Amino acid sequence: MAVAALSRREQNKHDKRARITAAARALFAHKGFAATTTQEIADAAGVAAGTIFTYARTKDDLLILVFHDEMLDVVERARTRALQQPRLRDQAIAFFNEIADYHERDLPLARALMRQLSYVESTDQRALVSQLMRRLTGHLAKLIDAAKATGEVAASRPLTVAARTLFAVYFLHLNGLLNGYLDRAQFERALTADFTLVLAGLAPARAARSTIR
Amino acid sequence: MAVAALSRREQNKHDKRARITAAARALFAHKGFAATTTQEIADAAGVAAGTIFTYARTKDDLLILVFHDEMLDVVERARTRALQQPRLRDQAIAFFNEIADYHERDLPLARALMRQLSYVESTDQRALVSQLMRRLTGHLAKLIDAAKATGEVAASRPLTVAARTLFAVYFLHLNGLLNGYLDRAQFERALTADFTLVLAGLAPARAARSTIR
DNA sequence: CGAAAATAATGAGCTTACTCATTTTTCTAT
DNA sequence: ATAGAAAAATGAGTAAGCTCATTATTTTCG
Repeated sequence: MAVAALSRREQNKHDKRARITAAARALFAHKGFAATTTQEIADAAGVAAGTIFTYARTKDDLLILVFHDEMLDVVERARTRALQQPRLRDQAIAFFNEIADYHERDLPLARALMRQLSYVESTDQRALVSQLMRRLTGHLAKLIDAAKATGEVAASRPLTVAARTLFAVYFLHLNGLLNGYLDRAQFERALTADFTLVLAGLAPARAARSTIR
Repeated sequence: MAVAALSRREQNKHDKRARITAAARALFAHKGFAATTTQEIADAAGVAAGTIFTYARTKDDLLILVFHDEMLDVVERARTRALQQPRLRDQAIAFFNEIADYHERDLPLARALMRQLSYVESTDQRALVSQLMRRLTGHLAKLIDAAKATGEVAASRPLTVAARTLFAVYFLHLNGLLNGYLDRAQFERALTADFTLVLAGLAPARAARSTIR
């Protein structure tokens, strides 16, 4: 189990972090993020109120802790779902729809998470978010790369730029969905239209070489 | 001026709102958003602490009030600056660089604003943000439309989709800039690369190369 | 005008995220 | 094993955003 390598102190910290994260997750799901107090989380985790803040600098930090692992799973599911589509555009749409499905299951929580992504406070937090982003755009890049084999995308096109741009489109529209500017149908229509435009820029033998860097 | 039509009550409300907004703006600029208390704003505006919350549901709401007008000006400046460039891609880059310049003058405030844009709470707030968005993407759409005349963009391409996609790219990278994922140089490189891709999707089928000098 | 209704302002008080001086636990070295 | 150092946990205290019952102002209408 490789646990023998952990000192007692490290073991305690690990356990306590797990208890706090589990308690926070359960309470957020049950009564919502805003309505959950840090005191309640501390009680449920069996620690003192102040201890919470040695594991998360702010209450918002807890969101990142709670969702990091869960999100990694969601991204994997999204990839699986994407691969069921033959064409790149539909793959990308399926990919983000899976993630949107996940967020729609608990809108207030998704909104809180979204806000947190827009206001990163600590280096730890930035590292966790970065890891998620890399995982996500990495999957997208792989899908785009595979589409080069089918001739759907020109071989010369840069993967990271394209993946990033698709993510940018998704990010904006997710914001719209979560903040009530778009309903789900509008979200999907916007995603489709914008992805079509972006992928047009990737297509072979159309836009000539306009020096993509 | 149509001021005669205002009742005493409406006049009072208008004045008070103006005082509160001005006080908030000055204090935010002087000591930062987080360090400014609502009590200080109330004192500076000459109203009671509770009165603030009849004009803004939350402290965050004040940000939207404060920045709405200011942002409209910034967008106009951005348009002027964009028009100094001959090519659409450079126009779009200049446009958003002007806005980024504005945000960089007060990063903490920009960060607070960004967070607020990701967590819209009231209908009023949504209306103000929507108006800003429409103004901004409207200008972009006009630039794209003008590029149709020069043959840089195919006449058949939809304006709103393209404008929206450019904004999405900007929005993501501004987030990166404000949250420390990107420095300004990386921000501009990312913007350039992604815009190039998006605009490749707008180019006419054949003559793309020849229209780019 | 004057009274009643409608709207706005007030500020003491509450809630809760977060701090920090103190205490407890764990590690290290002799 | 024990003392001393280092790290972690504690929880009472603090601060600040926000609420809401009360008071003040403005409008409406007989």
